[in-house]
Amino acid sequence: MPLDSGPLRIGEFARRVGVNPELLRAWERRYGLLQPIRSTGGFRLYTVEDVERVARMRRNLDAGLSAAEAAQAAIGETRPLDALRGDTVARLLTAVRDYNGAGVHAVLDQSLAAFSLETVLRDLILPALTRVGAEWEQGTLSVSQEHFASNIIRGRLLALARLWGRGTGPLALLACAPGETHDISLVAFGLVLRTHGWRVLFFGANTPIATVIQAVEATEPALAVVTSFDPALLEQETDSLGQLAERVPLALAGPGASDELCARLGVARLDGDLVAAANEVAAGPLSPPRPR
Amino acid sequence: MPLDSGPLRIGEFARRVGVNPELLRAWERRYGLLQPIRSTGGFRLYTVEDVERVARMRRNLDAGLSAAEAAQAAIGETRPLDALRGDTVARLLTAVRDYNGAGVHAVLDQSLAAFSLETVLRDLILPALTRVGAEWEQGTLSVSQEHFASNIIRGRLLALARLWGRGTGPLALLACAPGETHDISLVAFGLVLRTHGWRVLFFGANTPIATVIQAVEATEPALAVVTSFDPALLEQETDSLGQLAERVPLALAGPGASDELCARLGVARLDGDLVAAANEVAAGPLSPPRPR
Amino acid sequence: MPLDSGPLRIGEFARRVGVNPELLRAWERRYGLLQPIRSTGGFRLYTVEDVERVARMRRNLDAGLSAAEAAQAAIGETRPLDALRGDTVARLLTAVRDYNGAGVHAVLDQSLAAFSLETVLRDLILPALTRVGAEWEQGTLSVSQEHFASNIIRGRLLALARLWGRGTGPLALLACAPGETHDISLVAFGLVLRTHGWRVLFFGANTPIATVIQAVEATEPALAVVTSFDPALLEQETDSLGQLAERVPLALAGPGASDELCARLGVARLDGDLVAAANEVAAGPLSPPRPR
DNA sequence: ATAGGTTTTGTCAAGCTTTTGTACAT
DNA sequence: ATGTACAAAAGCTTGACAAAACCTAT
Repeated sequence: MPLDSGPLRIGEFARRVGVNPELLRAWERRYGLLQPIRSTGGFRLYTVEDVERVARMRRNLDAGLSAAEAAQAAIGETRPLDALRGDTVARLLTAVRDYNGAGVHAVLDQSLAAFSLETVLRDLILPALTRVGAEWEQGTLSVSQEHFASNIIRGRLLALARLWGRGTGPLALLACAPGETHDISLVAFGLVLRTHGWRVLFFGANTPIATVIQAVEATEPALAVVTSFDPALLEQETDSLGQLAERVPLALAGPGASDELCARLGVARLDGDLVAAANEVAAGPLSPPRPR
Repeated sequence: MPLDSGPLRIGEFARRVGVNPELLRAWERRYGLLQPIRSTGGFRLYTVEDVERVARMRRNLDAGLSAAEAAQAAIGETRPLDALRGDTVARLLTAVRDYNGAGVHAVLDQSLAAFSLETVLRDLILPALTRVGAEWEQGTLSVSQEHFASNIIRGRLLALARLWGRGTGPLALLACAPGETHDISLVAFGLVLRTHGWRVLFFGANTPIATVIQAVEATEPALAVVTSFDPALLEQETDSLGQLAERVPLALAGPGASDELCARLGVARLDGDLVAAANEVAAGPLSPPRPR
Repeated sequence: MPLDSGPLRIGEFARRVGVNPELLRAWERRYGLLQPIRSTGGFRLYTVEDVERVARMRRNLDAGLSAAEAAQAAIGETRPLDALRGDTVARLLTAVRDYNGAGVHAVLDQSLAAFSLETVLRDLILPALTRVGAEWEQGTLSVSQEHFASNIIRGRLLALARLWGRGTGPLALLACAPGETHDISLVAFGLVLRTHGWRVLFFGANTPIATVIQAVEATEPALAVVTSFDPALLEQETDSLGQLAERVPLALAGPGASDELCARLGVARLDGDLVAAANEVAAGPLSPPRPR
């Protein structure tokens, strides 16, 4: 029973996690296990995430780790250089499975420290999202875990996306088709485009094509991109997409964008790897797939 | 199950909810739990909704929440936890004083998550560096602490600077004057310029002007910037700076760049706030200060 | 369940590998079978790799080898790391020559993805820096190209250095001598030390010895390292280096650290290959060169 | 294997502050 | 009804302590 009732003070928190208050304070002081915010009077206020962190701490202790190491592992900070070793995607998924927010952030931090954004997007984040989706279909990952992962990753990417509309480069308009809610890979696409100096106007999930058309008329972008995972969502927008394509170079992306539809509309198609696609876009003009 | 008998006065209300009148008044006064209307004589008049609210309050208390939090939750308001409370610059300096690298990173993480890069540069990083410098002069911070801070911050900023040379925007060449080693504010300048879509070629500390000239000829930038904290370092380069200014729009920056020298060389001057300066640069062409 | 738990202390480690602690210590003392890093308090901290090494030792014993031979074989079986192909250095230099930041990052990304950090440092980054220096002396590379390369590489390495102050291992203080500005190989040294579980406090370029002494008193490190390319810079600090050596185990590094000076001061010397040097340091206590 | 010393870590206590239910005077 | 007072409960920090685990050396 989650019962996410607001912040807890140390007494009740200690009762719930089964660790006495003195020890909680010692763990905080010695290893920085928890960093609870304080009430105005100075009382510690714990959150639900802290409950899980303490649970991890206890599991680690049971596994025989010293308290210092157990805390380190519970916080989610392994040695930074481990980012270069082993299966990082798996580490990310493990953290997701444990609802270990700090762990997810740590994996992302370490990866971004070790590799360039493009590499992290291509080799970690996009594959991880794919696997999250696959595991969700298999039922080995719950919807709440999928949401948990999406929200953290989206937040990180959007933080990097600050001010991506500023500047003088060519402008790209990015939108998910109406009904489509998966916007993260579109953010990734925008970020790579940004590293090439493009400006980005991002509409995100579930955007009516009419809205995009309006924006096109107001901003005269060099490119508009509409993504969808589901072919049907694009199919039923054929008409409005056609109108859009009359006004701006258009590209469709995502598994829902079929070669057939793109050829019919006479627009480009960005396939599979959106990072590579962004680099292509930046390199030069796109052409629609050949009709067969 | 009491059916809704009209408004109740505090005595009967207290009896029904099982909380004594004094406590009800305290909860009202301290946490605003209830806001009963008053009779003409000033008596509190409670409604059925208030019964439920008190019931929620009691459930929350039983669940172990503090009275303050229990009331908050019963009312249904959730306060957002402010991400950056207190004096962030002070927190940063404290971490520096303790050689607490994780602490410095944590402050930077939180700030970058909550605010735009520009804001963090202008209101946290540059002021912090200034204060580090000031405290070093006063002797309240050692050089080793200054080095410690500089290296962490430089690392963070250079990490953000990945790929800032890519794209199609105008190119800026950034260098510290020969002998000058303070390169962090120059990195900050470059980062802001990058948010405007410029490309940046960064040479950092202690760069001979002659080789900047070489680079200018190889890359044809739209702007070159040379910074120095010490006027003498620029003064003794007057000749080579003159040659540089013949080949590229040049700006001098930092406390070492005097109006007088800039006027003499006929180059622009970027004063004080390098974040603002970068925004100006991005906005339009610069002109040298008026000679007096 | 592998549960990539962090470092284990001897008790839990012994339980897992099925060899009692006394015997583990004897194998370490007599045959150098394991070289666990130590906590600040001196406790042995074992890693997962050590588990495998002990397993090999036991297999060898079961096969009838003597303990000494079994240990020898267990140690020697570790596979050598693949070397980076020589032309990677050339690719890096080409990107530098073209001021192609994306190219430099791409080479680094690919190398870090394919090889261990240690290998990349030893076989790519340090050789590349050496060649950059050499070409600069020959005049085939300009100082601006050298600065360009240094700043990108420094940024990448400092990003990896994130959180290298965190943990339970012994602490190393790293500084360049006053006047010395080449800090990249010192960062590399710190990173390798970190892979062995050490904590690192990094002061970087041009650090007065007096403030290193202050920091030593504040943080009580297990080792301090001062580097210089120029013998004169160390020579003129003989006195303060002597004072430093009284307070902490000290090592001098870089081409400027002569055997003669180290012997005179009674401190260790880290020669040529800083990656190898870091591995030595991690393996055990250092001793000063013999005076001749 | 044992002896004698050190480090790590869970627990506790002293002295002080904040929070909160209750009581009392106006 | 209001405002103030007060004391018990719960929390905070600092410092200390002892058992368990670990160290070196014999």
